[in-house]
Amino acid sequence: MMIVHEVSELTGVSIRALHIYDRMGLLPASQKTESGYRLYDDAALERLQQVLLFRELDFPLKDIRKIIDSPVFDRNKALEQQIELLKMKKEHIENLIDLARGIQLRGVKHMNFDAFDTKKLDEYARQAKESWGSTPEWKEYEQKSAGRTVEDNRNLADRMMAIFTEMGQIRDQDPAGEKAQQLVKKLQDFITENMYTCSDQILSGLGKAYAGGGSMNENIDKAGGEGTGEFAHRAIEAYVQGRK
Amino acid sequence: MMIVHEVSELTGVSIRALHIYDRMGLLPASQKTESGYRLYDDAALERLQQVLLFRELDFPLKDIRKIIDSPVFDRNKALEQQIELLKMKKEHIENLIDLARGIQLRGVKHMNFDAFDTKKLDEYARQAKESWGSTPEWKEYEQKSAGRTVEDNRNLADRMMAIFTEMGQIRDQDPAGEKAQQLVKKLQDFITENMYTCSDQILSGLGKAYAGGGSMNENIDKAGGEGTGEFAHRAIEAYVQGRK
DNA sequence: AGTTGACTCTGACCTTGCGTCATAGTTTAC
DNA sequence: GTAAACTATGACGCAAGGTCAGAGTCAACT
Repeated sequence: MMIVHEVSELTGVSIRALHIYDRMGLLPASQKTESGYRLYDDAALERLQQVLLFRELDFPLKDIRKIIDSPVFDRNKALEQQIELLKMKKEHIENLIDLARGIQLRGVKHMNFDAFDTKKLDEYARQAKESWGSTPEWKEYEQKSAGRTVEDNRNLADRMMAIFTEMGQIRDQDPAGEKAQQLVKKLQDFITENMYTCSDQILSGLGKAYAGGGSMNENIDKAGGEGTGEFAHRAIEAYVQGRK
Repeated sequence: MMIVHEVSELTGVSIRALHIYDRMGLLPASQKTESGYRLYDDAALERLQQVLLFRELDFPLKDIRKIIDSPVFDRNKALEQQIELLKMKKEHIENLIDLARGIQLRGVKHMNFDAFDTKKLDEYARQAKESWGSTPEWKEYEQKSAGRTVEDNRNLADRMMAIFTEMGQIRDQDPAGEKAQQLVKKLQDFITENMYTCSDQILSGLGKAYAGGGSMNENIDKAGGEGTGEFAHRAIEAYVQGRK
């Protein structure tokens, strides 16, 4: 756990910015001390890295939040898009360098403003945003979460984690067993009720993230003990297979 | 002469932005019609190109104005600095691409925020700004021009152009002749009085710009007729040589 | 000449992503 | 136990425009 100063030092993000990211839900502090000090764990740092990549690309913070919190967010797809955008930005800068060199050599006479043109880049960025921000799942989530406070959200997260705690308690048993399957159904219902319609397919996708070694996996293991994410993944697979 | 719409189309700068650049003196319209429509000539477009290069580098507009209006502004030095900064920016983006690729391959585990660090770039930009904004000539100019309105500035420009109009009328005579030399002295005094102490050396530097084919040269030829800039250059050289 | 539609102007207010206090509570270190 | 160095919240400021309203202008067609 790190405090604001340390996070700021490590990442170069100002404390003020961290406050703002916290309040707007873009990067909520993982915890707060009794006296209200913000504490950040590794999962938060991972998230911050994602945020900074999008920020480099001049995405509005609100959109970054939308994207990262999107129920269908896929880190790999995001990275691909980011790399593509970064390449375009690099090309843009190369064009500007050429322009400047041209002026140095041949003077300013034959003017050309093409190098300042960012239409392609903007268009691609718009598409990238849309690909995250306009899925039906997201729209549903947006509706259901409209009017929720930060408190509410933390509450929901807690209730979801409670399910994983239950799973953790039986993680030495059969993932296809009755208890585990009940918990998977409970999870699916919870998501459908509070976030977005969680089809078997989406559930399966979530399962992969639970065991994928990312921040979700960590959080789940923290709630249920080492290996809970992996167990959840297997339980979900069994559940989905059993319903086909 | 182009109107705002055309300039906006050509350069990708919004009309609103052009309004702002005009009002703040960053890019004053070359002329206005009786009804107040802004008109831009080629010199304005050249200036806009400079502005956009600095803007790409995230210089504050106020600073851009300062730099470009600096009495010791040197386009070539500016271009060199701009190219250097663009290269650094390009490197920065390359680092980000590497970071993103690294996450793709090896996951997010070993975090590294170095790629987001912009200290070197910021530092260089600061130095570049300082190299323009803190010459004694500029400070003097700043003092003398404090409190001047846009009107005042246009007025000064007109009075200066009037001197070139006079020069234009004798541009078929000897640049080292008495009349021409009187006009050069008048010019030097005018600059010293209204802008900054114009030493013979600085005057000589200005002379080169008058004949250099840039926007100054154009403006002068417009005021005094084709070849006036060249004539002014020669007259100034004779004047400076004669005083050594 | 009149009208219409596309422009233009100015001015006022809104927005984003912070920086900068001010004020007040907290932790740490001696 | 007190000083120094943090932290939190809140209010305000700022840059660089976007957006909208109200009013004037220009070009073209009828």
